[in-house]
Amino acid sequence: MIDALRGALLLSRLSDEQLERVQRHATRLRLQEGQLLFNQGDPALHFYLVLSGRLRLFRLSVDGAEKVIEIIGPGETFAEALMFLAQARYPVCASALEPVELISFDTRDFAQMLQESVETCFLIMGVLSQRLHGLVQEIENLSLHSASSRFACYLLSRLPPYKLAVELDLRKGIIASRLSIKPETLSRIEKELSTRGIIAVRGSRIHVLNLKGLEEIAALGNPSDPGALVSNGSTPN
Amino acid sequence: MIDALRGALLLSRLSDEQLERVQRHATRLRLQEGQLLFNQGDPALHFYLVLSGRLRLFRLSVDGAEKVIEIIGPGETFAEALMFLAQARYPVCASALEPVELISFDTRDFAQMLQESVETCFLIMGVLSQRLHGLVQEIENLSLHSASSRFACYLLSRLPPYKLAVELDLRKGIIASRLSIKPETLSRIEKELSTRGIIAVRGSRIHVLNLKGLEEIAALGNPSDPGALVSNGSTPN
DNA sequence: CCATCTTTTTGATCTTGATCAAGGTCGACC
DNA sequence: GGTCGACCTTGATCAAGATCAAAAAGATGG
Repeated sequence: MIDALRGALLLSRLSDEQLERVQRHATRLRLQEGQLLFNQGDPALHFYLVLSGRLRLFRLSVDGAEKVIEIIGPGETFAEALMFLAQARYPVCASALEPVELISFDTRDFAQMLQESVETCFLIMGVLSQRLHGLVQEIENLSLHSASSRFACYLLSRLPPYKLAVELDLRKGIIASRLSIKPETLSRIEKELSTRGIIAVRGSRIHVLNLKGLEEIAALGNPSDPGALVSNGSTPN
Repeated sequence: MIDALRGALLLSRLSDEQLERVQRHATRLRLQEGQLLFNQGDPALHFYLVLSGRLRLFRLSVDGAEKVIEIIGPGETFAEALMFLAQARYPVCASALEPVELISFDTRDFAQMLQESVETCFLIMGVLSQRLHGLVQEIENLSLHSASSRFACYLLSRLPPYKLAVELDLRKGIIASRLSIKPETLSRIEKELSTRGIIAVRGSRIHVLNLKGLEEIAALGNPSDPGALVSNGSTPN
């Protein structure tokens, strides 16, 4: 197991001795497809590292509607942030999209050990910071961009470098929820982009025929993020 | 200034010596109403503690639309999370809603000093964790709840304990943007709740006439989320 | 107190995306 | 190979909210 642990970013700065200690309280576990790991509201006693397979983190509303917040894949950790709250409870549900292997860490133990590794604290804070940024971006997407724009963004983000085709290796319904779109609407958007000659849908494989066009759609009311903004120069400090 | 610093949660665990050091690289500054503190995309060299007045953090999209992400008031810090990223840039714009006094900290220096205070690291991680949770909640609100529901939620969250009236001490337009609603729509929602006898609008003061009713609207497709943790320590009941 | 500017409200209309209800498609399994 | 069930697509309709334009209500300053 130590090998698996070495691979995780969050643990990369620990000494052998520390890793050893972490490992003592870590458990390997396995989920079948569809199995729930934890429920929104459960006391957060563990955090996790995914070894193989993917999970989805989602929010449930009272009326049963669900919204996929994040897809977690191999090498990624999740729910670490809760380690630093007193009576933490998971703010989302987690369930396996496919057979999953993961390692579960005891938050108490880990936090204990953390006190001896400021370096690891910094790693964690970096991770949290990025995640924060990601969520802000997401909020902007939801507030300021159309469904098609979000889908276009998604496609672009999944496009392998130098390639013009993506394998959408998730059920459409999951992608839809991730993008806060209804499956029907997602279907129609695909079709529309298709008839406009911007993409070609071949099963779950999507070919981008007109990259410029797709980028344009993605940018409809979208941030071209890298500081393309007019700075009005009056920045104190 | 030291006094002001002592008040900030994030600095509460520092030794006198550390606080002294922090202070040496801290600058007090003042903004007039409407003045921009930093722009989305600017290199994040400082983080801030608000002494008085409020700011709004908002995202700008290319077409100029803006979305208020957060309102920051006295005693709160912001942009600390960026301290832990290599080439961090502010992910939002910050501007003063009214005359503001704040203290600016040098992120480099602070991070340096942080390495000697794991305790403070833990505080920060706790803060980031809560903020993360807040954003997840927000995403759920946007994806799963109606505009009226979000407004009802907002009212409830601003209701002082044991009281049934709120002073909306922000321009309606700002509140609207915060809730991702157009001002016109917000206006209509107020009116509708008014005619339904659920609230009474008297200028910027809103009286809640039917608390149950308001809660019901807030919960339409809403998270049961019993532990609505508001950083502001105002636990109803 | 008036002139002007900004913010808020109101009214009419339009658009996006949701909803509801069938059909299709595909893969798993007998 | 046929049946079942899950998923995806399509069509018709609906509703929430956006947009546009204009009037009303506050502020602000002379």
